[in-house]
Amino acid sequence: MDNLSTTEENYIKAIYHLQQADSTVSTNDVAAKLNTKAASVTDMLKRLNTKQVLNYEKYRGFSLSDEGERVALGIVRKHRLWEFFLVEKLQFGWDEVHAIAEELEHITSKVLIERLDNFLGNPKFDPHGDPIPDSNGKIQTLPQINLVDMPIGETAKVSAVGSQSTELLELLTHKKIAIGTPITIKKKFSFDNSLEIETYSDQRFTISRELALALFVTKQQL
Amino acid sequence: MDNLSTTEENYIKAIYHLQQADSTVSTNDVAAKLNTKAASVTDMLKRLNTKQVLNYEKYRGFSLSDEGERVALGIVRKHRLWEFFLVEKLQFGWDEVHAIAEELEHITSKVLIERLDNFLGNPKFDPHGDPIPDSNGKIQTLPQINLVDMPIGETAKVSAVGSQSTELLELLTHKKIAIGTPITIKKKFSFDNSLEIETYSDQRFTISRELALALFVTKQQL
DNA sequence: TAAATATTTTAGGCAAATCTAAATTATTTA
DNA sequence: TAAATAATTTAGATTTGCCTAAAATATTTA
Repeated sequence: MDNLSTTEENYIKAIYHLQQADSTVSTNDVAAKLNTKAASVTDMLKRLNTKQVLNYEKYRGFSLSDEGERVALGIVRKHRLWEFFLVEKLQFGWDEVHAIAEELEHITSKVLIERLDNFLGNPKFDPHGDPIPDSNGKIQTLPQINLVDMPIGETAKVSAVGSQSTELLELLTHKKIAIGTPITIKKKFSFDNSLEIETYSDQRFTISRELALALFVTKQQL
Repeated sequence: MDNLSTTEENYIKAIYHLQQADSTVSTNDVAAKLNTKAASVTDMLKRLNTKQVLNYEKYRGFSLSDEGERVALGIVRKHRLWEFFLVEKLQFGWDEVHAIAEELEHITSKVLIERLDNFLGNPKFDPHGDPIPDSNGKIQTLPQINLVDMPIGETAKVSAVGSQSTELLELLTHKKIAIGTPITIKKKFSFDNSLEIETYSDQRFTISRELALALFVTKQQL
């Protein structure tokens, strides 16, 4: 079941992401996410149900079937690989790539995406730190914690960010922090909950609690 | 007028290419090119006419307006830049890239295509030797001749190929001839019209008339 | 040039994806 | 638990893009 329209794929992806955030997803949730109306969602739920990508009983809710999840992971894989391409090869900022990747993710060629993956060096995480599913849909999850929860003296690498705003990107660019940057907690100030951190040997400075809350770190390899 | 659907863009592109081959284009020509029916073409001609990309009077023919031509050149530019990307960066053979580029050419981002152009080194010709329009729609045309018409002793660079078949690609790959390869005519054999040519200092061999007819060369820089 | 043929257009219909308004079912609250 | 409210679904329309069959126009040929 791979003959899905772009619109059908967008519904599947939306349901997948909503399911990740909260395992019970409503018609209204999907309508809100896709800027459409509940009635349109119901129409599509019926279509996706006949196409076997959904478990759906009217008035009683719905969720992706195994096949639906497989499809969703394929789309997510393409989306994140293209985002990686746009940031790494075409010098886009991470806040600029989402809309473009939304289009590129619907390009159908299977071999294209495998070659792109190789060309990019088989990255495991996209520019926001989100995991890129492999061609079998397997996701590499990292045991990551919020930077504010890291003990003093420990070092870990930035593995994800809590927002994709231009404002955050600007701040991180200025402080030379990116996915993969190693950070050591040097001191915690209880007055304003700011943190003194060290990134590279000579880079030591203070960051606000707001910024620390937006950073997630891991000790695993990226 | 840039809010065009993929389908509308495909019609514009088809009309553009048909116009290049023969300045008078018929409803049936377009239908044949797009694997559709004449009645469907008429429907679309009316739509494109109201969108100002066509000059159309019913029963009396049609052609692209200046705006339509501008749109067509934008699509051709995207198509050929993506083909270049697929061949140069992702190691596709030139006979494999057309279908994928047909999808990629409809990605809308303007800045994407400008960055891709820079990333690829602002190529002027695609992997088949077809010119890539610049962002203003300007095409760099080459004074090129068929290889069989090049005089003995002269050298010129391969600038285009007459077919995009897998068979031709296979032969050229084997003989290490590509777009840009310099060729010198060493001898012409009238018995079978074969040509002895030299590509690089130590590469001298004979090619058939069939192959020579499929190669176009230029003395200009590529 | 009139008839035959070919081309193009119109008429009417269908499927996908969307909408609004109304009806149905589920959930909350008094 | 019954009424009020919220969520979901149905009914009926709209637009895009396509189709077939029939009508209108253009072109060719006898």
